[in-house]
Amino acid sequence: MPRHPFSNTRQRIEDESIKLFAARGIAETSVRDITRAVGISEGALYRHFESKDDLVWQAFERNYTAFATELDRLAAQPTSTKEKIAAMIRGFCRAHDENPTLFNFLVFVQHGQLAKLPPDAPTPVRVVRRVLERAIERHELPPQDPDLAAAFVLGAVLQPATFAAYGRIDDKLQPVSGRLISAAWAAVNATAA
Amino acid sequence: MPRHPFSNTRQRIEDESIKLFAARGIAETSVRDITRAVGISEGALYRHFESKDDLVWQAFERNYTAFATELDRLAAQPTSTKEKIAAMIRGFCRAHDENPTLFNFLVFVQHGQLAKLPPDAPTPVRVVRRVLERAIERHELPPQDPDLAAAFVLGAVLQPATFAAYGRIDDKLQPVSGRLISAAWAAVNATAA
Amino acid sequence: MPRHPFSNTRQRIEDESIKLFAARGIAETSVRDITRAVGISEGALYRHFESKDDLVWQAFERNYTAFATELDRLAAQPTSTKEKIAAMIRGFCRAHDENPTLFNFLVFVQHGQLAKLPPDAPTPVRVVRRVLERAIERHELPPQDPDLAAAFVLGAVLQPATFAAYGRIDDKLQPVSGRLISAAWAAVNATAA
Amino acid sequence: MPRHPFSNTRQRIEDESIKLFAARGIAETSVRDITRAVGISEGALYRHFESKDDLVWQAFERNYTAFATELDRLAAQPTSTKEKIAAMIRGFCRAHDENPTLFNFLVFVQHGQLAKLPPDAPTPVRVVRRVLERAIERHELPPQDPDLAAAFVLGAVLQPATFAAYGRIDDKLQPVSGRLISAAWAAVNATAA
DNA sequence: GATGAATGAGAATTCATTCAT
DNA sequence: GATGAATGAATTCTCATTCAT
Repeated sequence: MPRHPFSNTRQRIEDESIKLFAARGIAETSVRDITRAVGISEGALYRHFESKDDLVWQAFERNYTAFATELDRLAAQPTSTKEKIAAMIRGFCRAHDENPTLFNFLVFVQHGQLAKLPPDAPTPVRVVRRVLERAIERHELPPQDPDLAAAFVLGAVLQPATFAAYGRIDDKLQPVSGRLISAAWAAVNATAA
Repeated sequence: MPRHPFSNTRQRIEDESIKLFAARGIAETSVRDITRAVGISEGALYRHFESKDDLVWQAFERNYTAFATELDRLAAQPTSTKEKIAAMIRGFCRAHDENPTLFNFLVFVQHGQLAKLPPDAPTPVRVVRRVLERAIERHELPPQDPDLAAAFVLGAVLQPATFAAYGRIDDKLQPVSGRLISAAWAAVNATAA
Repeated sequence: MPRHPFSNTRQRIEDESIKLFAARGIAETSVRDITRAVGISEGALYRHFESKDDLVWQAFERNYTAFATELDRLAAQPTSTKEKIAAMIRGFCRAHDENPTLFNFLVFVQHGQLAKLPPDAPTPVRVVRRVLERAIERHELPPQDPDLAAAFVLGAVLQPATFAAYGRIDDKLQPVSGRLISAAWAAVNATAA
Repeated sequence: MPRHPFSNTRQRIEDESIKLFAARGIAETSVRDITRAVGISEGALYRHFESKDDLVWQAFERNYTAFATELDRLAAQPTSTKEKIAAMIRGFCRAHDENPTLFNFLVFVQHGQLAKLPPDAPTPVRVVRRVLERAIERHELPPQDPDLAAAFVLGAVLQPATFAAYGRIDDKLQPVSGRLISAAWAAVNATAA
């Protein structure tokens, strides 16, 4: 196996792991599966990661935090609440469409990794919740539980993402991002029946 | 440990399995874990289920179909689209609150079981989709992709269920069912931005 | 041939066992296989046999001894050595054709049962050997090792039986018994090259 | 226990397996028995063989084919039919005496492996049958069923091998190969009574 | 950095046998 | 006599991890 002096083996392990984890689940993917997909020996993986758990964590943490940070950045720019929500939803859609495998791993597959994050780590959920909480405080949205409001916004994008994963809708979300935004916005502006 | 009690060992295995599957995941739960929770030997499980796979399937299929059928029944009674959607969401909330463990297992944990259902089996997703599809055909809802509309309704109830599982909101959904209904109704009535 | 005139369960167990043992082997046949073939519960078998080993032994011993005794009877009647050998080979062929399953079980499948026979028990091998030994003593056959001579006679009938079991020759041996006799007779009368 | 010695673990597994299979049977030999005999852990076996079935097959196939090929080579050299038969029988005897354990495994123990051979694979039975068939066609032997003739030749060597395994005759067959040859030759030249 | 045989714990499953009913 | 759930040991096999080379 020829190698470049700047070995990208570590990254390839992470990439293949995410693919396999997203396709089959973490517990259902063995170290052997991963190393075979990468084309290295089993022992070699431990040169780059302390353990399978460590690999799962590394594959999760950096990408998850990067995504949350990007969302935060997107939410910070617009001034209106509606535009903030729209920007975040577009951020979700772009992340999904650029790498659905990574998106699904981060959002749906990561079993138990969330609990390992430090309590103050930035997460997509917290970013969304924060925006809504402030909008409610400032009466830019009707008074309501900010967590429930966050659930509506996330539901309006994550449930379509699930449907896309199952082939129930088209696998690109960006073309329908406008519809997701209008649904989310309507949901958080509705008042209890 | 009684040998021939009135207790239904099979049901106890199913119940404990669902608890453990919901708490840790299917792959992360061993037959040993299950039989220890039930208080029987490992071999005894195979008197009631052919394999672990069979156990997972049995625990899933009957409950899933029963839930879908109940939803169908609930959706059939009201005449207006809004009331049909409201009835389904209340059905989700009641199912969740009565047995959150079972609900989470059926909706979030069942890895790969969905694919084993016959293609025409009733499922909650299909029930919701059918109601929306008909409403769109009859112009009781704005013209839109019925799958996406179904995603909004499901997102408005499943994302809160997820939040409840994580302790982010109260673990009872029935008290907020009115809010879930108004959010879902608003989402499917909104038009693209 | 029922043992207890009021129940033939025991015999049915033995019959089905022999079928299964001959078809798959003893170790490859479980008590469950047997009881299912008979149509009784697993526990019921132990009402008739102390253990699986006991069942194997009972299925073997009585039939094996009966066959050996019958062979002995057949060999006792004729006066000439050639006719004794012929009678024994015809006995082998008749036993084979009447119940090939039992024949194969007794001769080829019974793993380790032979060793449990008392050292002086009548066996087909001993019957054949005895006839040949006496014939050699009486110079009715060329001088030779009686064991090797017995091997030739047995080989001339058991190897065809093996071929019949594999479908390599017709499954009835009686039509070719004349040929088997002539081969065996020629073999024991040949002198070393 | 050495980790990376020059010793060929794979071969040691195969050798010990054959010994145990020949002594007790395949089903009666556990993977544990084998690995203990070799002095490795159970898991280590699966680095060399995919499964116990695979191990049985590998232990059987190569040796069986090699033996059949050697027999074929031996039968090809002499010109007369009698010498061809003699050469094959001497080949059987040499194979038996060199490694009786392997011989018994290949000929008597291999349960079900024969069926896995490709339909055109060389086998000892086919080699013998072919020689006899041609001899009969060329009138170098009396007209007769070539399969039955093959059974007589094989019976004249395999039944003595069985007797040797049971201690009924000496455990070396080569000293009596002349007698086996004369018996086989006489058997295939005899005519039906 | 890389290899891959080896480990040891544990997974799912089978099976002969027992025993309360 | 018969049942079948239950047992506990054993079986095949998997897997994360280690380590001599």
